[in-house]
Amino acid sequence: MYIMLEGGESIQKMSRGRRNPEQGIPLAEEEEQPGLRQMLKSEKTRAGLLRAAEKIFARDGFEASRIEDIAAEAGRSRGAFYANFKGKTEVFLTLRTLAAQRHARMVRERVLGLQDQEARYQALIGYIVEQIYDTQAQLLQIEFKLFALRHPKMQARLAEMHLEASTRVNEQELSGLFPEKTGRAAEMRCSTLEVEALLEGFALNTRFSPDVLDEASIQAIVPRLMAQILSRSEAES
Amino acid sequence: MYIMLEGGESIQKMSRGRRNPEQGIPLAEEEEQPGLRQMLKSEKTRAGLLRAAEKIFARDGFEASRIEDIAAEAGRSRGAFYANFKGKTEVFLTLRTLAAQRHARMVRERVLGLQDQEARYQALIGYIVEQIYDTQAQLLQIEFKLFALRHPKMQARLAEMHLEASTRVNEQELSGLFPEKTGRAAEMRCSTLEVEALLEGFALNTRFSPDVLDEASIQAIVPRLMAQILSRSEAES
Amino acid sequence: MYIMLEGGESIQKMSRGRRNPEQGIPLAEEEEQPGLRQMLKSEKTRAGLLRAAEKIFARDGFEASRIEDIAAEAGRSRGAFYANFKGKTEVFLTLRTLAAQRHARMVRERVLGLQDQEARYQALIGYIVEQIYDTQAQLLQIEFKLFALRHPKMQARLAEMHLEASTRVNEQELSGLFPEKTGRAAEMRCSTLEVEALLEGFALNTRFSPDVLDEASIQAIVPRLMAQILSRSEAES
Amino acid sequence: MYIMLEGGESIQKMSRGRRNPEQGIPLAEEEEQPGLRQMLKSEKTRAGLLRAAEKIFARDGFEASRIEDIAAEAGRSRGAFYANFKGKTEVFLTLRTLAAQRHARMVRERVLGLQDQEARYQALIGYIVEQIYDTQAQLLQIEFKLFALRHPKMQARLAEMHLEASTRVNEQELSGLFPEKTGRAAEMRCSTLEVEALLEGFALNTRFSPDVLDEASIQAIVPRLMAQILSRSEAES
DNA sequence: TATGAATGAGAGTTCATTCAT
DNA sequence: AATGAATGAACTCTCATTCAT
Repeated sequence: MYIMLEGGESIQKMSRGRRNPEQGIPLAEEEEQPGLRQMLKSEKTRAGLLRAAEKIFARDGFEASRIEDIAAEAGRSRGAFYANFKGKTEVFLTLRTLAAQRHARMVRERVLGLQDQEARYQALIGYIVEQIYDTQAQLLQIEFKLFALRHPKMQARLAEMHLEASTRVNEQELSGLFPEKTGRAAEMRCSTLEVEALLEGFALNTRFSPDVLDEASIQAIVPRLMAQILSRSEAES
Repeated sequence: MYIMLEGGESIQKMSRGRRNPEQGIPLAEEEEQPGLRQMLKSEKTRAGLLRAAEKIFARDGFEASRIEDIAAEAGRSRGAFYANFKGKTEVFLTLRTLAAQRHARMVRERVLGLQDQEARYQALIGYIVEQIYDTQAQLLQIEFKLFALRHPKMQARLAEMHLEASTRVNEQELSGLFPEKTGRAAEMRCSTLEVEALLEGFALNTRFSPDVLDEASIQAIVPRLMAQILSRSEAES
Repeated sequence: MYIMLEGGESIQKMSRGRRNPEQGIPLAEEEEQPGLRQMLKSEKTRAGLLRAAEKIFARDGFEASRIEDIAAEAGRSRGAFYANFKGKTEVFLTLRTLAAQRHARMVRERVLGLQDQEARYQALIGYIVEQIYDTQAQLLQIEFKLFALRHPKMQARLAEMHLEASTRVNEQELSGLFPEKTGRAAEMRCSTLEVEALLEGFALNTRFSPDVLDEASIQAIVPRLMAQILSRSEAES
Repeated sequence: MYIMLEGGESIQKMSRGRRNPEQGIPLAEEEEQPGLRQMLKSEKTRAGLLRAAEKIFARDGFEASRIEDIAAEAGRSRGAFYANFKGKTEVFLTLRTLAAQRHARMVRERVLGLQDQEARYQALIGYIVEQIYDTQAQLLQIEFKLFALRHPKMQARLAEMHLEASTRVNEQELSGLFPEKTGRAAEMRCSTLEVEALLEGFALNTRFSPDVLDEASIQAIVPRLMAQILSRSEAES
């Protein structure tokens, strides 16, 4: 997901100096651990940069974010940034991949452990509602979608990846929850976007005017809207 | 509305190059009458630039929009732009003022002429639902809100202006429609933002993935969500 | 000559803000001379930048030359440079075009005025020999050829342009001087390169070691080598 | 030869980034014997890097050549490069030393074994003519001379070293071939540069336009020009 | 000695803004 | 009011060089 970019190269290949951790057979006459310590260090650098980028992108927006700010936030130099990523676009999209993975992990952890079908459903709804308050994540999502629709050459691919990632969770982990929807990928995808529209719209507006659209208001309305979206699907199926 | 954001705040990240210290945002309204013919010509230039700016901002986003592109789109030069506006920020906010005025005018035209209370209510709902499809307008709204929340010094003022404008319409033109809300500005404001959250979220996502969240899907769900929002207000009042 | 670059755009179109001096009919309601003064000024800027670029390129080589140095040498800013040229490559190639034109003009002036065939021949030889001492010009020529052979995608085009320009002079202005060669473009081109090889080789080495390969040595040997090249052509024809 | 260009001269434009103040250029020759096995391995690395550097410099030119490309071409890391050389300048000049040594060895091998004076003369000419086709070597020579004349502080020393190396061959190995020149170092040096001018000029131009200045043309003219240079020396002596 | 992550100076380029016209 | 050349700050990205391992 989010792996293929323009020119068909994977994000992994795009960055210089990255190396696949597993290298299998070490060459004869070379040290066994050619630089385990170093690799760990660089992994830490990369992780730090990603964390920093996430913060800066959410704070300033994709366009206004400066590499220098990201590097400084991570306590690194610009060079370190470019040793780990090809450019602003790459970190940004890498971040989305990671977010999608995190999302999948969270759903799995919080939903799949439950026995009861009803409990699962509640857990899912709860998880989604919770996300409203992670406004930083939602702002990044908005940035991502704006980015996509302003880069027509990537748009289709990015949209596809995004939905692929979301739906995979839904289909695999959630099958059974919405039995009437199993196999109806199109509907599932549509509902996914509707839920996201809600989350993003409310996140944006609560950030825009926290005093007016406060937590209480959100708590009062969003779950009901969410139910509306999900029930519609059921009703129609 | 959006009138005076005067003075002395430095907004470091807003733009590159030399920076104009004062951030005052004057009215888009006409001055006295320095010479009718003169004014007409320059009014045309100004209007053309505003139209062009609206298009470019929606297409490229605030940050990525270039003055040169706006001027070119209007068939004018950079100089004409600076003769009419102080800078990018000013046109952008001027545009919001005009959008608010347009909004007020539309509501007045389409709602106030009607006699029947119920007809008025339906007309209002209809107008709101219609706006979903003006995705360009919604994208500009998203840009505006992102701009606001990324410029903390202006944020409160911008949010206040925005709601002031919206609510004025609601209060003055719509008084009677929601009699139970008259005087309850806070609730009205909150509902306004909820509706906007919906419009913006759906506009963004239908642009992001038009095949998945298509017009039919929107038509099927958004009016119901809208009703939910408005009815809650009524119910709770 | 040297006009077509990658992408098939002419150099003229590549630079921003350049304008074709002749505009024909001035638009009604606009000033007659929309900016004759300004145009002259900008022409001066451009000319100054070209002169500066020529100097810097010859001094530092194409690769090591910095835009900033060129701009500073011309008493201008980097921005002025980019307003007039698309980049380093464009100035460099523009410079070659101008050099070719200058060469053609010189030959015409110094050779065509003469009545006697023999006098013309002598004048031509004299002009060529003279060029040895314009070592800056020869160094630029070397830079140009190195540039060409290190940019494979342009190489063929650049070589063709270069020879086209040189040969045009030879064919048109010099027809009659080497009657036996008229129409034998291939031979003429070959001789041209041989002469250039000589000029460039000697210019480089006299610059490299002025004390060893001094003017006297050059004077003693180059004309003879030149004669050898030209006579061979005659002998073989 | 090319041994000590020691100390303290700043060559501002030579490279970017951090700069090593000392410009000493040590011998490419081996040190004592710090451990035979060790030395052999590192000698191999060093030799590989030199070979790689030669290729890259010829292909991209001195300025445009990147350390990383050289290291990669040798299958080594940047670190290996800096363990063996002080920087780009040092490898480049080391390469010249080696080329001079190679040149001397070749002349010795191919000329000194012969008994007959005439045979020796022919062998020498043959060797020189052959060199035209080693265009890579000539391009490196051009790069070297351009480098020298663009680094005024080193120029005199570099020129001196270059000629010293060439003339040593001529004087020691060739004494007897040109008896009338023995002791006339100045003339010998001058002829050397003239021959080099020829080789370099023709190498450059045949690379620039291989179709026009093809092998046949070169074969037809260069030997005659060469003879002209050498005979003049004889005639004048 | 060799590795390669990291540094950071600096080059190329863009573009908001100014200013002479 | 309008033009557009020019400015210069700021940004992205590159790469010689250093340094911990």
